[in-house]
Amino acid sequence: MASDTRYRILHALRTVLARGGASSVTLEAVAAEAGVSKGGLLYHFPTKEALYEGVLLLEIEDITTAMSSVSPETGAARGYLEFSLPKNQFEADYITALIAAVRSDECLGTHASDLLTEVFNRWDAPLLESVADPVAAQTIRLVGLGLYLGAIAGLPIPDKDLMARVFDSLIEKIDA
Amino acid sequence: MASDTRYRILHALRTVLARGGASSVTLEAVAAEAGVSKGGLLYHFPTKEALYEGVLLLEIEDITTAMSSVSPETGAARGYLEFSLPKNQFEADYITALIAAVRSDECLGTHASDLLTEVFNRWDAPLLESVADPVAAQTIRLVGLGLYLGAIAGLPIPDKDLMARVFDSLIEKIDA
Amino acid sequence: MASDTRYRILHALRTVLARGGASSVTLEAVAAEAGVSKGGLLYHFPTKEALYEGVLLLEIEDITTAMSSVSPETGAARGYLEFSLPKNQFEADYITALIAAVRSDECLGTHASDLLTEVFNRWDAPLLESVADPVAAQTIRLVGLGLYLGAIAGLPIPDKDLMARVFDSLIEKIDA
Amino acid sequence: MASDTRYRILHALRTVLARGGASSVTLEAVAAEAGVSKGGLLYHFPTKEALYEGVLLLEIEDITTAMSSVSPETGAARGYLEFSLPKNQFEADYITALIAAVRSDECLGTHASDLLTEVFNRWDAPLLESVADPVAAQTIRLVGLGLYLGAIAGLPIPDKDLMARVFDSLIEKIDA
DNA sequence: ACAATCGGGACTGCCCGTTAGT
DNA sequence: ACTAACGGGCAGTCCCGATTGT
Repeated sequence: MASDTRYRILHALRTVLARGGASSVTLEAVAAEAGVSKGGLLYHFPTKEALYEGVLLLEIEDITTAMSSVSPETGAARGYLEFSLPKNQFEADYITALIAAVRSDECLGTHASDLLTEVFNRWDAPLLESVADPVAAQTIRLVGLGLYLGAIAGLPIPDKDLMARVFDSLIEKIDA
Repeated sequence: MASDTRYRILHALRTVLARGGASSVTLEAVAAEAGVSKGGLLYHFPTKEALYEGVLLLEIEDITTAMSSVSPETGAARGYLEFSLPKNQFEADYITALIAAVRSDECLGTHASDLLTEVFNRWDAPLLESVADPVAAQTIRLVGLGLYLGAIAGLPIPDKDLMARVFDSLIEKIDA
Repeated sequence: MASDTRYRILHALRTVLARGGASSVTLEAVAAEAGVSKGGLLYHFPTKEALYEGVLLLEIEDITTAMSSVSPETGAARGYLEFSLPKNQFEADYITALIAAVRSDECLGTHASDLLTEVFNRWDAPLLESVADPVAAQTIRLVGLGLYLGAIAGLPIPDKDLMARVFDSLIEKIDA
Repeated sequence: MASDTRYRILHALRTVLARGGASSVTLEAVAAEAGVSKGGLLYHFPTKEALYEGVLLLEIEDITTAMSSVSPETGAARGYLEFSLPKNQFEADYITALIAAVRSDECLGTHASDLLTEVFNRWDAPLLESVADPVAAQTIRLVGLGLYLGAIAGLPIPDKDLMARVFDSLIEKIDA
């Protein structure tokens, strides 16, 4: 299929990003990981920025479907919070590197920044819609973001048990 | 004076970081901003990493004194939260770029990462010490971190009024 | 042709080496001499060391064919000795600079040293094989090396007539 | 004493040369090894070339006294040959690096080259003077040089026993 | 006699994107 | 659709020597 290579390249970017961080992302490295030549890569993505746009678009898709598939009984709030804990080291490294890349690479223009913002918006949206109290909603939103920053800044993820109690206390306040 | 130049260079790095982001940090750019030649810069900081270590060390100092000077009546919790809102655009841009640099520049080794973690630890410490309830403390801590992530990921800082109410509700819970 | 450029680059290195000595060997200088851009050069030889390995490999090839084509009636001993007088100034300068480079450039690792040793081994081999008396063989070998050192250390090449007599006396001893 | 520092610096150069090769010779490295600051070094030797001239002059002195102290019964020829085997690894590395430096460093002009030639001349002189037969003298001279080239090119020094026999056979021819 | 600081310049290696070819 | 080859540019580092102050 035509877009098979395209997908392979995008996946390769994720791998390279997670493995070596933002600065290790070279057209050549991504091409090698994807099993294509640099020319081949540039055929599909004429620019490094286009490449990043590709993954960001994928990311937007992924998070949209992920958030929409939260079971109703779990509740938007709990769904949001649970999503803010990176599933595994790969995801954490990957996202960290992706954000760092978008915010530090001079090749990436405002468009990439906007797409990244959009990712967060898609993540937020269900929460802000379904929780009536804006103070509670905002609090929950910031706690979720905070967990991400922990991963990004390399801070240790807090004790699991404690986090469960934090989540409970936040959600409890909504229902009341 | 001897260390006058050293300080000027460090300050220049901050300026360049805030103005152009992590990728704009060139030894040459920093040297130019500091009014020194590249050779002169490299005399004081033999490596780019050494340069970053310099600012991170400064940052650790700064935050330590800042947190220790929070007036008792404000309370550690409020002090922490208020500190998590960047004072101005310069600070926000600077910190964003600094974190992005530490996490994305291949020249910067683990040492830089550790120093960055130390910065956050110094910021946390008074809060975690003075708030007895661990759930409340952790919640507040994460909200603060979340605000930072907002800045880093380029998300708009939430409405000031709303934030004030979020802060109040969090602190209220402690006193209760 | 594909490897045309590769060869041109290698030849350019020889020229630069002979003309300006080891310290004049710059990627830029070699590229210019070869009529390629520095980027083009680095495509074929990703490192300065790779570049030197290229010439050394060529040198091994050359000396092997040269030594194997010594006519039988000349004899291995005489062939060896005659080969130890640099053919012309270019050759002398080139070899001098090449050895100096291999032994003085920090970029060049042990591999380059080993290849250089191999060059000498290929030069030695026929002599040591065909001369039965080890004392005579070693004497001849060292005289040949000595001539080279003369060139390298910049000593004047001894009188041609005298050299002829030295050669004769050495070879005479074998036949006896 | 005034020239104490001077001597320490010269000795430091020898050490650095032997330890790290020609490319490791930095004004700073030599200064550090000598326990002086770079400024201090440049006070005694205003240029890198002056520094090298210093050691070369020392070398000329050393070899002159060494050759003049050869006991008469040993004979100039044997004295010459025995001197061509480096005493230890340090000497071999040092001389190799020194020659490589003189022949490859662009900072070092013709003067350094001339001094190096002078070193070899002082080494040669007694031999060429005392051996009547020019063919034998030249042969011995070249064998000695060849041994040096072995060290310089990194070739293994031939078997000790074999070398003794080579020496004997050469000297025998003179006495005959 | 020696130390601290700085300026200027050079060199290596990297990396993005273009072009000719298939 | 994909490749090999190449151009141009630039960042990091190093190092020599000059200057300035004891």
